[in-house]
Order: sequence, then C-alpha cells, then structure tokens
Amino acid sequence: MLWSRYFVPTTKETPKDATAASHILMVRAGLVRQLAAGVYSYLPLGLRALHKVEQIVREEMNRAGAIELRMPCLTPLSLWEETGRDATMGDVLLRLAGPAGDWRSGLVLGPTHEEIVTEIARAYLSSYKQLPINLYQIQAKFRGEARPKSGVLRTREFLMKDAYSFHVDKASLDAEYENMYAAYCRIFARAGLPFLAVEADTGAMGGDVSHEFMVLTEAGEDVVAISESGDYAANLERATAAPLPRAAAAAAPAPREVHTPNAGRIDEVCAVLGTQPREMIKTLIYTTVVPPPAPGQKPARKQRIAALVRGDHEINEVKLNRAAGQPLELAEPAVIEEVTGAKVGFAGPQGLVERIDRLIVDREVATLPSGATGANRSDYHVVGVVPGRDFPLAGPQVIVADIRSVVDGDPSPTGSGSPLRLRKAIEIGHVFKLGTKYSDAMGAKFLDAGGKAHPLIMGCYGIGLNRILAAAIEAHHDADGIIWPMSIAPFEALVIALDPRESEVVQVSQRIHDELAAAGVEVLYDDRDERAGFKFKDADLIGVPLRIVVGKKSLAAGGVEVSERRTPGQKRVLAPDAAVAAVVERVRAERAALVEAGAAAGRKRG
RNA sequence: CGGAGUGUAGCUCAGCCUGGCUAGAGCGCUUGGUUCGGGACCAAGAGGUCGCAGGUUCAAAUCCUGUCACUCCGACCA
Repeated sequence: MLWSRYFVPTTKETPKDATAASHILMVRAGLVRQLAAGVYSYLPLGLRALHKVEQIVREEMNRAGAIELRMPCLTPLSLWEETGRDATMGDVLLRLAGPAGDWRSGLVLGPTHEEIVTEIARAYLSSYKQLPINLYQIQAKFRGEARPKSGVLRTREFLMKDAYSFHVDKASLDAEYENMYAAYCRIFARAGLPFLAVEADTGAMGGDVSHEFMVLTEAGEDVVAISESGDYAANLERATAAPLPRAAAAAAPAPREVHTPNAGRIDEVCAVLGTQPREMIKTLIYTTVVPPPAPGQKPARKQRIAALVRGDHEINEVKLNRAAGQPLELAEPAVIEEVTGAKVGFAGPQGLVERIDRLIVDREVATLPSGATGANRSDYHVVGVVPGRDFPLAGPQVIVADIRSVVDGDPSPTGSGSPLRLRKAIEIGHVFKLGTKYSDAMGAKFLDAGGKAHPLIMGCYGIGLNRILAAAIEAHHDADGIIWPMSIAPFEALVIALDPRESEVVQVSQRIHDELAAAGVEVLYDDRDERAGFKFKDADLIGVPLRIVVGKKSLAAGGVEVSERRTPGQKRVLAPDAAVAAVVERVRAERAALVEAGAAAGRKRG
C-alpha cells in the first residue's frame, strides 16, 4: 500500500477538548473523526485496526463453538414492552420519531439484543435436543447515552459482539459461562491487552452472576477494587471487604444531645464535636422509585427507607438497592424534613423506625460500640448512640447488610488480609448468567425428554470492540504516538523511503514492499516526497510495529535500517533481502506469540 | 437532567469587554523556487453567509433575546 495513494489524515495539532490519550491519538493518527456527540467515522487506518479486532473476536468465538448470525438494528418496540425494558431502559432506548400511530413510532434502535434473540429462540429452540446453543453477532449498537465522552470510550453508536446462550439447566449454563470466560481471556490476550477479570454487578441486564473484563487506565470510567496479593478483584459497585476489626466497647452512657448549629456535613459536625468521621453514623433517607401513575390514577405511595453508614464511608447505591430488593432514590428535602422533624443534615436513627418503612444498617455501623449522629432536631447532634440499644438491629423492619463502598486499604474479603486498592478501569467485556428473566417474560420454552415444557436458561456475553482499540492505545503508547500490538495494528510493517528522488532508494523500497506483501505481511510504504523528520513523526504517531528505513545513508552503510516501534533506539542495518527475511520472521513470531498468549490465558482461566 | 464553558477557514486559535473601513494568525491545502536523516524556508494564491434566527443601531463577529450544536464536571448508564 502506497501512503501517497492511501488516506491517512494525521495532524500535528492536539484536538480541542480531548483529554484521554487514546482519544487524542486516535484523532491525531487519523483513525477516527467525530461526526456528532458520541458518533464517530472510522477512517481507513482505524477501520483496519477495528477489522483486526473483529476477526480475533470472530475466530475465538467460533473456536469456542458459538454460531454467528446477524440480527437487525431496527427492532420493534413491542418486544421491549414484553420484558418491560421499554420502561426500565428509559432514554437509553432510542426510538424513531413519528406521529402517533405511524409505523416509525413502533421501532427502536437496538441497544442490546436479548429480546430479539429470545424471539428467535422461542420460535425455533423448542427441543432439548437443540440445546445448548450459543448464538452471537458483531453489530452496531445504539444507546441514548446522556453524556458521551473520552472519544470512542463512551459513544451513542458502537460496535459490539453480543452472544446469547440457551440451556436446559443451570449446570449447562455454568459450563458455557466458563467456556465464554476462557474465550474472552483468549480474545483479550491475543489483542495484546493487559486485562483483568473482576466480579461485577448485573445491573439492568438482570441475572445473578457476572464478571467484567477490565483494562486498568486513568481514562476509564469504572473503579475496580483489587487486593494487593491478587486474590480478589471486583467492580466497586459490588466489591466487599472483610469485616473491619471491632473497636473495644467502652462503658456506654446514655445518649446526649449537643448543639451543633449549621453543622450538617460530616466534617463540620466532627469539627464541632471533636470526633472522627469513623465514629459518626450517617443517616440517609431514601424513597422507593414509583412509576408515574396512569391517567386518572393516584401515584403509588413511596416507601421511606433510612440507610445508615459510618461517617467515613460512602453508601453504595447498587448494594443498597440489592439489600432493599428494589431501586431506591434519595428522598426529596421535604420528605427528609417530614420524616426527621429537622432540616436536612440532622437525621439520626433513634426513634426513626416508627416513622419509616424500613431501616437498612450497614454492618460496619452495627458493630460500632457507639457513635455520634443527627438528633432529628435542627442544629443538634447526639453522641453516645449505641446500635441495638438506641436503635434496633433486628426486627421485621430492619436489615443489616453490607451497603457501603469499600475504600482503599480495606482488607480483602477472602480473609487473606491483603489490602484492597482502588483503580480506574475501562470495561471491555462482560459475561452474565441471565437465568430465565427473558425466557419467562417472553414465553421462550423448550420440551424436555419427558415432553414437559421449561423456560430456556440463558447467558449473555458482550464485548465492546471500539473500546478494545481505545484500551489498547491507552495501554500501549508513548509521547510520540501509538505502539500497536502486532495483532491489531492496522499495518504490521512500514517501509519509509527517505530520499524518494534517489532512484536506488525508490527501487529498494519498492522491492522490499513488494516482497513483504508477497510474503503475507501487511505493509505500508511511505513514498511521499517529504522531509525525513516529517515522515518519522508520522511513523511514530500511527505506531506500525516494524519499520524499515531506506535512505542514501543506510544504503551507503550497506543496506536498510530495521527497527521496532516499541524500542525506538535499537536499529539494525541489514541488506535488503535480509531485512525482508527479518521482518517476515518477526511478524510470524509476534503473531504466534499473541496467539499462544491467548491460548495460555484461556487454559489458565478455563 | 443539574452546573460550567465554547461556537470565527479543513485543524488550533486571536479579534468581542469599549460596535465602525476589505475579518486576522499559525498549521494544513495549491503553484513556483530553495532545502532534504526527527514535524524546513521564501514568494504568490485558494479557502470564512463569524453556529442559526430575530432584535437594537446610520452601522453588528462585537450589544440584546431566543434557539441549536459541541465540550467539561456531576447525575444516570448493557
């Protein structure tokens, strides 16, 4: 491929407003161009890399026994109504605009395809003899993200590999889950990504067990908790710690009110009381989420729930919702004032149970010998509040559970005592055990050997292909540009003709290019009539792994220079034939190494 | 959705506060010349309804109102 005849719009300027390294480099290297918020065109170089990722994913999914199909992007709203996700997904679901009754208003752009594949399953998967089966596709997804960001890391249109498996029983699902887990390890290892599998929350997908595949980087939006010893890793949404050491119980005098004027925040109260945040009990008032009432109906009553966490801890709403068994939202100030009889910032658990529907106590609060908390009276706090004495830890209205987010340094829940560290990460893949959520809702059943009908048991497995590119760049770049792993590089080798006016330089460059191409190496040939520095800068920027520089100087020194992008200083001068052989050998070795890394990752995890 | 900010050439920006002549710079692009191993230089060019609509004014990139788009922080998020 001749650079002069190809399309590689590199730029020297850093794009305005881009902060993530991958975003800056993808734009500067001419991989992508933004068209609208969260909407990107893939330019030729970007598309080549994306195709490579796609091919790795396809090969490994096929190897794992999954079967490719293709479902449409346009999907009928009625299917989403069958599972209720037209409501639960809310604005994420992009609906086509049209007048009421128009066919357009009955269509939505697919954000994920559980409903669509389940529609296929209920039509065709009617016998246990067809099971298990795993169907997948690689296809554009559309989501009404409120705030796209960080280049292609969070977009409204993106490319996803989504797979759905169907089973007769839990054991079969478990086996396929492990199979997919291993396949994912192979995929990410082959793509050259330093990845990590973590326990995850199942979110709106439903189901009970899930793992996310993460790449650690500051540009990521997720936070993962990883133990230093490596024995535990989980998304912060789900991460739990071993119970903290219990403080010695001192003599517990009766609670005492203290005047704390205008001190509503924890730090303000601590300043007045002279206590530490970890000796405080934070009381947060939540209400259940009630759907808007049908016309003419009264809205359902919102339940009121108080949640307690230690003053130095943050409440984890994912865990809280799980403990409550339903989604909750922070109560309006008016509700808080009504419940506590005080202005916001002075709530406490004493005497609160009678005025609320439920009390959810974090287990680290339950083990406090005593604490300071709001007095349910404006401008007053109470010290010496003893859990179990001054507010209940048991009873029909009370739940004690882990509802806080872990903090850096908490002990690993495995019991190893290894401290947890919090790191930012990009989610590149997610595997779920769905169970029968969709098959139940949509009536997707199979007949067993005895002729009895059962709902299909499902799993689902997603990979964000665009995110793999961005994550690879986040993980592999330097100040000069991208350093592609061989497996997903848009080109494997770059031939640079430094003096294109010298006929010998051109002849040698062209011959090396042709021989590499004939040997199956994906090679780009920079034949442009530009100065050396200009071409070197572009070469560094687009990050092709192997470089062959042909110039008057190198020819005078006996040949051409061969170097690798990842080790800029190391150059070898070889005769042209030897250079071709060396590059072919290097490409083969590197391809094999990544496939082997994938296989090893798969064996280890599987 | 809440908060903040930005829209002027393909890209990065100046000009706006304090209205005034033909709207500027750098990069990129075209032509000619010089240069040629780490983003060269000279000269001559092409390229802009100053996001859009309305208003104020003798006069609007500049002031006012509305609107759209984009970015950042937060909320939300398979």
